[in-house]
Amino acid sequence: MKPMNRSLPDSSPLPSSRLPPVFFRQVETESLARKLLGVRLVTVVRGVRTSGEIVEVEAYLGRNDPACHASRGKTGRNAMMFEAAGHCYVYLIYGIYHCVNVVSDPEGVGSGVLIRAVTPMEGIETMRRRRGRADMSDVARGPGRLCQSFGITASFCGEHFATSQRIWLEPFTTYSREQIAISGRIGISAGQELPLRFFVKHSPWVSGTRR
DNA sequence: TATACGATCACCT
DNA sequence: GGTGATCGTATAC
Repeated sequence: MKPMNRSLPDSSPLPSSRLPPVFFRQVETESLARKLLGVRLVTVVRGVRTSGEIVEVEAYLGRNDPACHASRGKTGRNAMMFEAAGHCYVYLIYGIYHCVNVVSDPEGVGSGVLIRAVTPMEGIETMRRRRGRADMSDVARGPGRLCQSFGITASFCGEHFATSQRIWLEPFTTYSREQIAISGRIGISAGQELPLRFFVKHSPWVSGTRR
């Protein structure tokens, strides 16, 4: 067991650079997915800040997308996907790992963007410690690894990226269409051919390969 | 109540 | 290239 850490949670004002609620209200989920590339994901857990630049995402399109958790309607597990855009939807996968999503549609729809990989920026030693493996190159490559590094667990489900004190998004850089690659989504069976995975071309930090 | 399986990863050959 | 880990949830009985 770790020694108790009773340092105060970060009570500093919200950074002015944080992305506002309107950012999340894109007309298309794919637009939000593209715009999340180059955005900085930040968490503060037990007073420690970790951050990284998002380089890979996937879009999940509600009712009409068989791969989307929301495609068969609202359940206890996926209920957060049906909340308003900007909410944080976290779920447990394979009984072991967590995956984090940005809800992308108005209340009741059930779409979102899965964050699949980031380029580590701040708190790298913390990330490595949380991962329990020394290798820096894998620290935030893949949705499960990234949640582990950033300390994201099921308790983050229901936070809002525009207002949360422990998870948010900040503008960092932007990419043109030419700098973004598109492919099918990874690890799904239905709808895997759909071009809903977006990643930064040539980035060494993106996860698994597929077309 | 029982069972099948998953938006993954690590480790093996 | 393949496979086992591991458990909450959804669905079937």
